[in-house]
Amino acid sequence: MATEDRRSRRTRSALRRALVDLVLERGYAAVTVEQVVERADVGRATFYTHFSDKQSLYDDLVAALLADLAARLEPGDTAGPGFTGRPVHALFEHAEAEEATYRMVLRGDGDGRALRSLTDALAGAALRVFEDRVADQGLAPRVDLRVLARAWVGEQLAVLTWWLAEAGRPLPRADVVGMLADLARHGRWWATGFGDDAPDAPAGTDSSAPLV
Amino acid sequence: MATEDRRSRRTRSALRRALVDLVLERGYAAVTVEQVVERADVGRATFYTHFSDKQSLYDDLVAALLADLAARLEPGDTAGPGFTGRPVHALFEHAEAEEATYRMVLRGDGDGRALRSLTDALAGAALRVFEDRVADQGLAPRVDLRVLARAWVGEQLAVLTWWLAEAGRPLPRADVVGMLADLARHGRWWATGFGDDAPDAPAGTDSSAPLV
DNA sequence: ACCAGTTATAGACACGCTGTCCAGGAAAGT
DNA sequence: ACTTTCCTGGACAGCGTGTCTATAACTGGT
Repeated sequence: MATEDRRSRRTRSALRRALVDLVLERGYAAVTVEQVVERADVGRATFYTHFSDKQSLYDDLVAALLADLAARLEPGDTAGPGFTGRPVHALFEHAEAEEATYRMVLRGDGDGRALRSLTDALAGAALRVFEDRVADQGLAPRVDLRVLARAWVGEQLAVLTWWLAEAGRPLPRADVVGMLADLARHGRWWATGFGDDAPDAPAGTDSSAPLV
Repeated sequence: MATEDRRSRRTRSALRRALVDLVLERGYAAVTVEQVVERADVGRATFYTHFSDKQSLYDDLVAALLADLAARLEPGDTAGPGFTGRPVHALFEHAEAEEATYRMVLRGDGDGRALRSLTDALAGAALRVFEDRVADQGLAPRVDLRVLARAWVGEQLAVLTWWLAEAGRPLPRADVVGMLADLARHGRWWATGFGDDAPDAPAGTDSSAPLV
């Protein structure tokens, strides 16, 4: 009387794992349903009793991942070993735990659908937090909060992608997360090694400040 | 005696435009070569004399875009109306000029290949600039420069994506670029409205600082 | 241990898109 | 005008898809 027949669970999870593996090997577009069922050791007809097509399996996978992430981002949640409750930490922890799937998503496989979902979810959450904080503490934002949310999330995901999928985790997770925190607190100018007094640009036209 | 036969040029550019249009309408995966040649009003056999497949046409398109962007990022270049020579400005200007193609790339169509190329190119350039600056001015970076470069580029592209492809350019370009500059100079803390004195986290364990 | 209900499977089918080839007709460049 | 280059429609085999069938295997509950 468990939620599902054991055979269904086995089949579905075998298909999910096979898809992730194959996508990481060949890229989403190059993967066929035939390859997936062969890798999962499942009959082709069986595939179609569970999913309508490749996209459907992919969406299912991503939805599960996002639901799992959302649960970890819940403020009250402190389950899991070493879970800190801080969003960026939670994201990086989750990514490390589900490395294969994250690699797939962050690479943009599936025409970027999954990556967009992830970005939207995080940016939406960030925007809500910013707005609440501004309201609660009566702050006067100096930058459009929508831009702020996107920038902050873009920063996280870009670093996460580099760290997890490209460079192969060359630094401890805590260090990378700490750098993101420092960056958020002090800005890039400070991080590069300049003094705390950031040079206010001759606001308006053409200072030829490099990279800005 | 121009570099190419006029017919070739016409055909190629028709195919390029057709691909971009169709991808924006239906997504890269859903576009077929047959649809492209029909939209471009070109024989199917003709397509294959120019490109080996859909991917090839796509790659050609992206390569041209990146080459164009690289030219605009050259320090010495001051061509074009209102071109400022500042990299972020140049990127946003280019994106506005080539809006359709940028939408396609930023959305991650084509399994993210193009977006990754763009990211890598910008991150590589940023890293080089950072390293040069640190060396020239004898700075002591407070954050790993590789992380810094990825974060900075991720920030730009995330904001660009939101501004160009999702929100439909709700703010003037100069404003958005200015916000990115402010953010780089002062950090998110300052941007949210807090004072200049960023609260240094009890560096190490678990301050429950939200969103960090 | 058994049984009814569910799930897995192989094989066959039509269909759509791919990538290649060819022989002609059309339009460039000089 | 004339040669070279490009475009074109049609035909081809090949592959992957999504659906359907009848049969076999397994499952949870009695």
